[in-house]
Amino acid sequence: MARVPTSKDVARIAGVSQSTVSYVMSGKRPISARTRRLVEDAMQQLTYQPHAGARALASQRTNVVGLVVPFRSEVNAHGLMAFVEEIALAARARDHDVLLVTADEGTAGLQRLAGRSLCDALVMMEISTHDERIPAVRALGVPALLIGLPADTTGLHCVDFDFEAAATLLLEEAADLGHDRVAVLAWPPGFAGGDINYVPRFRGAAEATAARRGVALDWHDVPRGREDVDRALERVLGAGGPPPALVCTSFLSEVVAGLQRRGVRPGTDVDLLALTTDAEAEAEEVPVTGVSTQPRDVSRRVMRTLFTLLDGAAPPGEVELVPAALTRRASSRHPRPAAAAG
Amino acid sequence: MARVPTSKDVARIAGVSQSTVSYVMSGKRPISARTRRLVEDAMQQLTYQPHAGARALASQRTNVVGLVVPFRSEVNAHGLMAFVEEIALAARARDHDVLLVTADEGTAGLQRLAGRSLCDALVMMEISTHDERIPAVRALGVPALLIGLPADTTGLHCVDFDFEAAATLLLEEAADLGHDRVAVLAWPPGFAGGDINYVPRFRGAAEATAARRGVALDWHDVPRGREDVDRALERVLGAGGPPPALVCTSFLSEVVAGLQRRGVRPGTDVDLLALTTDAEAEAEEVPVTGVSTQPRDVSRRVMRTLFTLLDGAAPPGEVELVPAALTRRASSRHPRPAAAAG
DNA sequence: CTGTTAGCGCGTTCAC
DNA sequence: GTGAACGCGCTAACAG
Repeated sequence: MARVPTSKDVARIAGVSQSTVSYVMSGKRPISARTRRLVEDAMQQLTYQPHAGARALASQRTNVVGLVVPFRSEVNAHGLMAFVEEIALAARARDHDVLLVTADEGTAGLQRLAGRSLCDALVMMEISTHDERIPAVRALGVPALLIGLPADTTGLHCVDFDFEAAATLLLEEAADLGHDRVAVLAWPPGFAGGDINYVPRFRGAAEATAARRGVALDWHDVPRGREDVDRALERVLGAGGPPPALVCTSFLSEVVAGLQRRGVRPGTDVDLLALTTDAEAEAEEVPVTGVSTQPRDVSRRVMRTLFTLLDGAAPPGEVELVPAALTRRASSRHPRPAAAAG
Repeated sequence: MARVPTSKDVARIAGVSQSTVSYVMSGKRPISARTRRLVEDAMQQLTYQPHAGARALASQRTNVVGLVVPFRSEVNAHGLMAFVEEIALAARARDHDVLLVTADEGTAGLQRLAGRSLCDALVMMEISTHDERIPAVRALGVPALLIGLPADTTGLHCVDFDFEAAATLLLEEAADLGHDRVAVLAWPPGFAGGDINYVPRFRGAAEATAARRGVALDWHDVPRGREDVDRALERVLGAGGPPPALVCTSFLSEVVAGLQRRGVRPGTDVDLLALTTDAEAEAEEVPVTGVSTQPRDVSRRVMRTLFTLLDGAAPPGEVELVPAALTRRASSRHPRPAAAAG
């Protein structure tokens, strides 16, 4: 294992000074075409790469983004992976890397990343309303981007999906389809620690929209598990008469399977709408109409703001909400244009 | 944002020299109890943490493990997360952190991590038989741990689950249950890029065991999707007569759903065995008998060997296989002790 | 446009 | 048992 080449080696071979090598790399100073070529050739020849530690020490920048991942989350693994991958991609697009921390390290992990100067900024997923890590985050000394909304966002940078808009879209769609009853098959109580505020945000907007459109809203907490789903569906569909529109916020596959067990076909016997990712909606046997929570969009937004901060520019504000959009698929009838316009 | 304290600050407050602070931290030199207390108190008071870059520069050690994650993998997201989490936990247990790289950066990612001295060692998941990254890995300059077996393991460190033992256990179990026919519902052709060698390893051992026990083995490639599963089950179960034992290697949920559609109850109407994780086996409506691929065990083994290497000790050899074990659950009958002993 | 120089914060020799 | 001094590889003033 030969010694790793340094910028001094590059300088020697190119016949320039070490600082010139540095300036060629950073572009912080105009360099003549001839010198640049000399340096670049030398770098190629040595397959030179700058030493990250030395660079961090001198520049006070690590080019690393810390990412706190809630592995134990109840949220589906696919969604998590999508977040993480998209963050990694966005980081690489700006020549940054991603350092992983598990959420169950809690506050200690954040303080280590910041205190040891392991990263320039942090991204934290699955923020709860009264997240115990928030006070630590404020005192951290490195910018932090939160995915989710804590109760008090003062001085923080938060990005989240617009769950209120999502609820409104779903309820409007049900109303446009002529339903006067909507059953929400919702997250189990205590979902994701019970302190995640998108549940009440979604519910509040759903109730407001239902009231405005004059539809009756039935909210059913559906703990996971086959029996729970069957019980909920029995309550919702067992009464006879025309079934209400169904809005499913979680465990979509289980609900679809439950409908199948009852012989109820989405799109034909019942209008099924969901809050889910596009991937999940399209993976079902009958693709499901619904609003996508857009994990990748959220991640991109997070990283855009993160780099805005690192660039020293003004951030877009404390809270950014990623807009919701409804995609119609086969699990529901589609409102006639006239109805949709009304 | 006050300046981050340095070891010089600690030294000044403790009334000792900077090197003493360093030795207190590393333990590489005996320190009197009194001095140690002084230093530790000062560190606490300042909430001092060593600067990672400076430490890496001086010590030639980053205390970071690079992890190459195949986000686009067809392998289920839960398994991936389990690998990653376990690696992160093991790293933390030795005061190391984990730097994430996406597999689709290919060779460039590895060379960056090594060339920039971003990490002390690498872990790569989902190694294929003729993995294009292997040549680069050999020339990397930092130890690399591979999860999976390439064709030529010379000079490498590989850990994988023992898929051959798994196949043997599953076929033995079927034979012990008195079956003379076994149908394997196997990975779709081209699964995970088509160059993953645990498929032929599993198949070879399955065929050998079947031959030895005198049972007929039917191998069915089952691409994902409901129709594919239904077609395979029709081929396997449609002929009438006593059904063969079923061994499922992937897409277990889909297969269980398919059986349900046919009104076939695992454990009663058919013996269903699977190669899967324990979590998945137990998540099914009828818990599934089978061999767990033990992603967490594999990760722990990887990290054990990784730190053995970093400690400069002798590694256990080029290839380590994590042993397979069969767990009986409700999806299959259980062989009588006499039969099991035979 | 380029070279010289002084640190960045820590680990580690060497002298005491 | 402790301290002073140097160097790790790079960046960024400061000269020219």
